[in-house]
Amino acid sequence: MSRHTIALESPTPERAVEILRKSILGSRTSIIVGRCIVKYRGRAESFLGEGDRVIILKPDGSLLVHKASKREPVNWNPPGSIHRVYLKEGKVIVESIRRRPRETIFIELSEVYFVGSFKLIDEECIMITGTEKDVVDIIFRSPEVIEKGFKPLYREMSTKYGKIDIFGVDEKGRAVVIEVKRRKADLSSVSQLLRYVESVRESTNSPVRGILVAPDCSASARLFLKSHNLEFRKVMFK
Amino acid sequence: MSRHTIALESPTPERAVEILRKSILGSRTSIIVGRCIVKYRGRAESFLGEGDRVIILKPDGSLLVHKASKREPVNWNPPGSIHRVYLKEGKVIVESIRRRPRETIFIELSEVYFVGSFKLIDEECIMITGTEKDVVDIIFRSPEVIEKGFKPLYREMSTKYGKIDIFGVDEKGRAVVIEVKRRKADLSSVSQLLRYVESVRESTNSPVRGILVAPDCSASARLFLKSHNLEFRKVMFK
DNA sequence: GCCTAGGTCCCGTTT
DNA sequence: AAACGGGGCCTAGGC
Repeated sequence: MSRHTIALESPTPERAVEILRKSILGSRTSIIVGRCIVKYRGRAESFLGEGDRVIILKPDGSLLVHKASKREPVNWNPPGSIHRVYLKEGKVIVESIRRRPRETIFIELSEVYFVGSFKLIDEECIMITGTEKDVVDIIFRSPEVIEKGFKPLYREMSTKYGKIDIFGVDEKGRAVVIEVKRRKADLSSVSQLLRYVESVRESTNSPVRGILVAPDCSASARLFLKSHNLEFRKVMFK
Repeated sequence: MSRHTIALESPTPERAVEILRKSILGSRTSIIVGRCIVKYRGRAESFLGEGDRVIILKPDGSLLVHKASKREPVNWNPPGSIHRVYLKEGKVIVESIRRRPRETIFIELSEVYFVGSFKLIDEECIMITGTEKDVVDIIFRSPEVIEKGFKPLYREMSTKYGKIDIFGVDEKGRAVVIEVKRRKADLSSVSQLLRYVESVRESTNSPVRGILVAPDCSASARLFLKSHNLEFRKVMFK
């Protein structure tokens, strides 16, 4: 039983359990489509009444329960969880346990429409551009997008109250704290910047400027910036 | 072709396209397991080289591309996106377009190991307990968990700089701003509280207290609280 | 292990 | 539509 693909429509509960157990043992990805209830207990607690869902068990210990809508799984366990599949009163049970924090998922399937087991070969990892890091790179390569004479010195500089995206000095040698956002900045972006500026001010008597860099900024965030004499610099990164 | 379950191992590209198109038209949930590359362009941009993945197309327009590891899809489009499936040079192509913001996913399948189409019936929605709202409820029902004489007045009270979880008054009639966290509070929790306290102070000359309520608090968050004369109240909600 | 912060965050709610 | 904040957020990177 080492075929890369095993797929079975309307399996008996016994057969479903057999396939799923071998799938888990064999580090394969399992897919179940069926009618089920789901109980969760851990950081929070939830109950999901009977309905049709797609369940995915990954070889890294992730568990996903998807409804027919939304991007998010309705229930899940992250990588590292332990999966168990067994029969109880003629029904297929899927259990997933995570330790630290302890969280348990209990799935009771009243019907299994489909069960599949797949050996997925995938060495590739995703390449992403357009993240905050890319914006920071741009600023280090072309500091003039902030202003003439700006000199970036450190990135991810640790302070008492968090890490500064970019720390540098302006034309006049004043300290400059920059918080970068890849999308429209909001109140929490300003709060962040304010926290870092304060942190730097606690350790010096010299003036410290704070600049929020983003493609846009909400109205209330702008007001909040002004009330603390912080600045906004629009930087589009395309 | 209105069976609730359609499942096919190693379909020809033509047959896969046929099944998927009918699945989309019929508001069914589609599952593809196959070898593919994925290109994404939108708020950011990404490329994923050839590998085996699980692709889910939901009738609400969600698209998920899952690798064999992690809880998160490697690529996705949220509900409301439009899916198209077609043949190109003998390969199955799955395209998903979202407008506002415009985002496109392009999936080229070099091999299809499995294709399934399912009519999922699901009227149930999840019941969750142990959320922040539950903690706020506890405080409104038993204000003494904050302190003797505390009177909660409003929840989600809007201010210039955001919404206060709980606004109330203490035994001595002083304004009290409470920020509630259902898990360990961190620096950003304190930033939030500070922002709301400031906002209230801007509109009064009377003293304003700020209390962070959480099951725990990080060391640096505690320091940050102290530096602004804000308070921490441990509340477990179990 | 904890802490910090980003994310193509998603998502619900309110304005 | 924008804005605001929660989430069982998840995930990566430091320490």
